[in-house]
Amino acid sequence: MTVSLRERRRQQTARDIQLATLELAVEQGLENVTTEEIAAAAGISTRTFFNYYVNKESAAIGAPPAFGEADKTALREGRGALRDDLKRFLDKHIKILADDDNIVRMVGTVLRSNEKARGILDGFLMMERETLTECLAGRVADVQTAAALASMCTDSIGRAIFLWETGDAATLSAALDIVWAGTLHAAGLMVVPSD
Amino acid sequence: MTVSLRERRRQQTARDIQLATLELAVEQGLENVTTEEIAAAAGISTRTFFNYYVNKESAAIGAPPAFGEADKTALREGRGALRDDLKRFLDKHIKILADDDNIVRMVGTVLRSNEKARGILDGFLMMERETLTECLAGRVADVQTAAALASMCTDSIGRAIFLWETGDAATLSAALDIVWAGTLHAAGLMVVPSD
DNA sequence: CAAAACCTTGCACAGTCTGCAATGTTTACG
DNA sequence: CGTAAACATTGCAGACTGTGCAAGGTTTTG
Repeated sequence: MTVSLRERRRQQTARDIQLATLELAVEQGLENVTTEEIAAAAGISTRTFFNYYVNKESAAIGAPPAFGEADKTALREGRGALRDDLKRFLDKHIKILADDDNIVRMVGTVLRSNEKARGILDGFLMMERETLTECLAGRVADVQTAAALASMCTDSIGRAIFLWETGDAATLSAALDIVWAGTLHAAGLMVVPSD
Repeated sequence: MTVSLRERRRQQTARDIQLATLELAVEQGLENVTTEEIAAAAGISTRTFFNYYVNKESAAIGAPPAFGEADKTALREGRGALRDDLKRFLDKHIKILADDDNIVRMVGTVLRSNEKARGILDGFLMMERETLTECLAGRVADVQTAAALASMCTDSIGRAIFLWETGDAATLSAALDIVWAGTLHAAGLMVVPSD
């Protein structure tokens, strides 16, 4: 087995804490929940809570799925049209998010009102964007171009989640399709010197 | 006069606090600075510090310049090529930032290591992006397209600041030119189905 | 099975942030 | 001008956050 008993328990406790945090946060707003309440709900001591997460905002966010290694390789070495490879890449990722869409929704709720949580997620996204930029750097030569593309990608995912959360799209994948169409259209407007 | 003595003093104190915060933060890192130190450096009591800012991260960020009303109107009613109007809009804004480039630099330092500060700024940028989306909504009809364009704009400013901070561009305006070229190039790649 | 590694917990303590009440300063206006 | 209302500053008490440390328990390793 790849994971020891200890490791599995640790994962489980981390997830228990996250779920306890999110449920309390959705009910009362994260700012009105104390670490003591969270610890009690998760069946651990306050001190142990802080052994898992440095603060309640981190507990709410947990460990978001990173871009898959295989998907990144596919993107780096892809030979299709760039925009199609990118869309495929994002589709893969949004499907992973969809596996835990209940958590995505609760995290979204927290993010809407909690600045600290936004900052924490932002830090994570910044790193993801960075790795994405590196993936693209080989295909587009210019770093600024790669960075712009990477931003378009993470932004599209963010807007797709938002669209789905507000009920304007039935699924995350459908939301991404809508958002992506807008992104492509916007790109077209930036290129063609017309209004 | 448009501002009373009281109002002017308030602005001055707010700025004094921000500068005290940033200077201490650049020296020691914001996490290693206590509100007590900041208050002492700004010549006020700790309690008064919290009358001005809800926390030290907000004090460090202060009140970033918003997009100008006139510039937004110009963008909304512009009749030139969209991408040129956008570039003009961003040029205007980056010039305003350049007026306080010492503060921009210090804030950048803080943002690099402080998650909470990033979240606070992110909330501000989110609102700015929202107003920008509304400005563009009249010109492009589709909301998703407008949102994508707005994201490209705020992202470009962010990357320009980063480029300038790392010394890869002499001025903020020059940095924006470089970043913008990358953004346009990226847009081109998204449109033309080639690699 | 014993030692190493890791986990949980309590406790003490430094720091953050709010509400409240006292006191002083500025503004508005009769 | 002078007074009442509005606002600013401060201290203090108190709830909450987050860390270091040490004690005691469980899992892993060989």
